[in-house]
Amino acid sequence: MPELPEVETIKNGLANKLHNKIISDAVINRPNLRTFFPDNFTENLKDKKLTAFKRRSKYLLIELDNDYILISHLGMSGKFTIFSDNEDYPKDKHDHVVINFTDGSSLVYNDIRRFGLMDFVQKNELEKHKLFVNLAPEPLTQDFNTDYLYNILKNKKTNIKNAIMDSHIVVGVGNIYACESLFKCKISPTRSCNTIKSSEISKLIDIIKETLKEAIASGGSTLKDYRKEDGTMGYFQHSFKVYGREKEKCTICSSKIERIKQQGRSTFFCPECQK
DNA sequence: AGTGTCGCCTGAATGC
DNA sequence: TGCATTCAGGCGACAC
Repeated sequence: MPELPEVETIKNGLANKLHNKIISDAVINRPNLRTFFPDNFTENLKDKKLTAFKRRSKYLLIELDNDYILISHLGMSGKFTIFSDNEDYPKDKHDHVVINFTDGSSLVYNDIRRFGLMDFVQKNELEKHKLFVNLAPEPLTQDFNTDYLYNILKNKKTNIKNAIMDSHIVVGVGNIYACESLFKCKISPTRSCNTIKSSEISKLIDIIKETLKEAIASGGSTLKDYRKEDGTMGYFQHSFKVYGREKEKCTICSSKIERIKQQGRSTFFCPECQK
């Protein structure tokens, strides 16, 4: 389940290996992922050079030398793999997109659950694209600060965990990092937004930034030393304090970690530490 | 307008 | 054993 740090790491890995490569041809093996591929998807990729690799929220942005950007979201299970040989792809039934380069290498997109998507947008139209027009600030920028978040949360009645996962408030904080950040701040995930004090919000922002930065650094170092035959760039095992640890002992107070459902999603927290 | 729920999808895990 | 159900989750669409 790639969250912002994983997407950032994958973006850097793709940039290192694919910068300035030229597409010889592209193949899609089905008409859609979560959404349909745009018309002329493969035709628009043919003969294009990959000129830059960026990220906004959890979207990968691959700039082409024809004024367009290839937008890619990995959803839950999307994976990019680079192959340097000249074998024929796809090889797996979930290899949905194959992009071949003029040097004989290939980039394969595999996505078991097909929650991912791909689209094109003109470079100067990115912020107007329907997927981007309503996106909140990036968590690692100055725009995500105490004043900003306090003013949004002070009139909200929904729970704080739901709020920090809301892409209209801040992007890139998924279920794992929402749970982990709230634990580090000792804030209960069930608290109503309008009860969170300014000092708590300040700490929450610091913790979210710190948690994401640590995960990016961890992913980066993992990627650097990554050696695997198929060149897979995937997901990195981080150590979690509460996520996925239902009924295990809290590392701080030894109470049992609880799991509850919020908006249909599992939330893990320590009922003693988090108030 | 703000808030909560549903559906998309596969495969692993669990239940009877 | 084997079939059916549950669960995981980002995020747009929809309902209230």
